[in-house]
Amino acid sequence: MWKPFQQQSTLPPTIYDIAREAKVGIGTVSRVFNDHPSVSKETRRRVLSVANRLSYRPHPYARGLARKRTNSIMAVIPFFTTFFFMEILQGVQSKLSELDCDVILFGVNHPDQVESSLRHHVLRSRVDGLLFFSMRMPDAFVSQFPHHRTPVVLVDAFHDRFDSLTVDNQQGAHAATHHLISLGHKRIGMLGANRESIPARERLRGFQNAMKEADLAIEPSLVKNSSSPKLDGFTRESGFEVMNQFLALGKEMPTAVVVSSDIQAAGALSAISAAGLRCPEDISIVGFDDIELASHLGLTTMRQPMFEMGTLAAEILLARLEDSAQEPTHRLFVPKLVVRNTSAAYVARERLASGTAA
Amino acid sequence: MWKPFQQQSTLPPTIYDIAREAKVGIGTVSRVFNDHPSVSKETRRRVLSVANRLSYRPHPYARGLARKRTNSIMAVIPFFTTFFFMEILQGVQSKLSELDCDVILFGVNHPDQVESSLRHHVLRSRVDGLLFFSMRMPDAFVSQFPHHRTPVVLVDAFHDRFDSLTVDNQQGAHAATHHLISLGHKRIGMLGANRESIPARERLRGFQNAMKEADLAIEPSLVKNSSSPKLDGFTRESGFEVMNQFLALGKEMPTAVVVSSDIQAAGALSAISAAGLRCPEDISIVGFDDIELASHLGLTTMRQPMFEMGTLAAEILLARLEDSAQEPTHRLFVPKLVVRNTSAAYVARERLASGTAA
DNA sequence: CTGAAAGCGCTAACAC
DNA sequence: GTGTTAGCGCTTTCAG
Repeated sequence: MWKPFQQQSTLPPTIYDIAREAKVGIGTVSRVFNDHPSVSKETRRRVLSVANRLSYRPHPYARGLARKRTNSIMAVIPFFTTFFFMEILQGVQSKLSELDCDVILFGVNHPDQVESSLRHHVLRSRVDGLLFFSMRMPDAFVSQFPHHRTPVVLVDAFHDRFDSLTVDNQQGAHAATHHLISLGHKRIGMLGANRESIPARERLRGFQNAMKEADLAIEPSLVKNSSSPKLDGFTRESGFEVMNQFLALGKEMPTAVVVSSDIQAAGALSAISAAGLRCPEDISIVGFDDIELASHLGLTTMRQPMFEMGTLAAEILLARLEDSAQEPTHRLFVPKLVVRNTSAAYVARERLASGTAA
Repeated sequence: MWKPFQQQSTLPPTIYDIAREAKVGIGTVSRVFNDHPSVSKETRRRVLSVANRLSYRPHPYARGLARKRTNSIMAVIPFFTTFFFMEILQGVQSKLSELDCDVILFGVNHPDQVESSLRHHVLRSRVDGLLFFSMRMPDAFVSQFPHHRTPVVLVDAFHDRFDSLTVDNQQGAHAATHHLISLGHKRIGMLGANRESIPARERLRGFQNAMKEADLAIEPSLVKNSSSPKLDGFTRESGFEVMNQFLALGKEMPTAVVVSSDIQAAGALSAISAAGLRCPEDISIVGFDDIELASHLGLTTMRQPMFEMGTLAAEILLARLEDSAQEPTHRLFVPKLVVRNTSAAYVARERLASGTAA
């Protein structure tokens, strides 16, 4: 079989190769590739041309070694919570790759792994920075490694000593509740997750505020939290279970409920149809998160701009890389309402017609 | 505020530091950390002890430079198809982290990006190997870079010149069909994706084989493919649309249908309920993939062992790293049937009762 | 078994 | 502007 071109089986060209060819010193080549101002236009052109011909690229590791930075960051994400991150990661990566910075994935299956991994990578300047998702920073890490060494930005998590980027759960829940109120609902319930979960608490507060603002009574029986410890109560089962408690109220049940997550809303929806009721007609539901499932369910929910969160996270980290001195910044993203078909205007007669269930 | 321990703000220790402390040469330290046999037990112990005390860790980049390998691989994944990979990636990462190998994420939003990225990273020995997901290898890459240079393993994709790991679509569809047959169904339909899609074709063939083996007739009217070019027809809409065509057959419609993907099955399910029919009672459905949605839908489907695929992919790549000479290996994973509640035994009378729909 | 020395490919400080 | 020279932290001969 004939080969059109010579199979180049030599080692990749180094800065020396291109220096020799271009008849300059390696320093100059280096300067060219670092956009150093003091290189004559002509020289730069020549170097670039040779480099291009040999398809030379600086070796990232050699560069990292010499420059004492790695040009890569690590994303520590909880695998067990899956794919909320996939999208954020997408934003992160797209931003970072523009700057020729690698994203190293570090998925942890159990919070215990976090600490050891942090040690492993961070201690050894394996990465320039860290993106830390949705988990509590281990205290050991916080106290042991002053974050001046390798910058960390927290995504969907908070700590006053680190940059962070979170979603405004309170605002979101407020908007969700407000949506229901503006639809004419008055008996509105809140299906929450665990009391211990910070986001869950914030969402609850948002609900309460919105109700208060609208001068609507918050009936204790219409505010229920998951008691399941699993995943802080953000599970399909907890949604199913708690919704059943609401339905058991019979004619006392809410005409609409704000659910603290889409996954719980999915459970709630099954509970509703299992009880022989229909979703927007008999009771309205609004979720939170806008996970993919939500669109399949036609669930009205609060969407978080994940891609943008990703790019912003990257930007913040980059900024921190430049200037490690500044005070931590804390950014809040406010979720947007996505109206689909689980929320409808309150209609009195419909309720009466089927309020006998459960 | 009193600090219990001196805040260590010195640079991380190098091989020199630990050599000095342990009163040995740097070569010896290096040997210790590379499990080189010729180091006396006592020396090794001493070095290790010092290293431990100073919490020393070899600098991966320096090591990479000297050793001429990076100890990291790159995963090229199509972001636009999302989270089928999340799980596979999980397997990959868990395997690789055991061996202290990093996973660099490279998500591409458009197939065009693939080539440039490949150039960028691979050409410059930025990574030791590549995991390439679900996309066609650009021909330019295949011909230009003999894969002897940096090994590639294809996951959910095929090319005879690279190691690959795919799922046995034909077997899977066969099993799905067989499941329906064993449930007593005879008028079984196939709701496929685009004819151009390889997986879609394989799944169709699996269906055909199973039917043939069971001596059941394949009625042309019961085998329909999506014609939508979008995502090769693996969309919710295509499922909805094609299922409607089946339903329009009235009493001629299939009593069960094999759907070539869960996402299409989701569409099919809505079509069914929109037509006033119920899923296992009036018509059985089995999907393919077992995406998360499937469990929420209670969809009977074919599950691919994604985590294991991930670990296996990692292993294959690792093996290839050791020995680049061998012939490419091609592994086939066979999906397993997950019975949920969209498939039920065929019952003649039920069909008659509601066969008047559409 | 172990120390010394020569790179790996690149950056940066220093001369000219 | 541009060449030269030290390293960056580690691996790997090569002597001993």
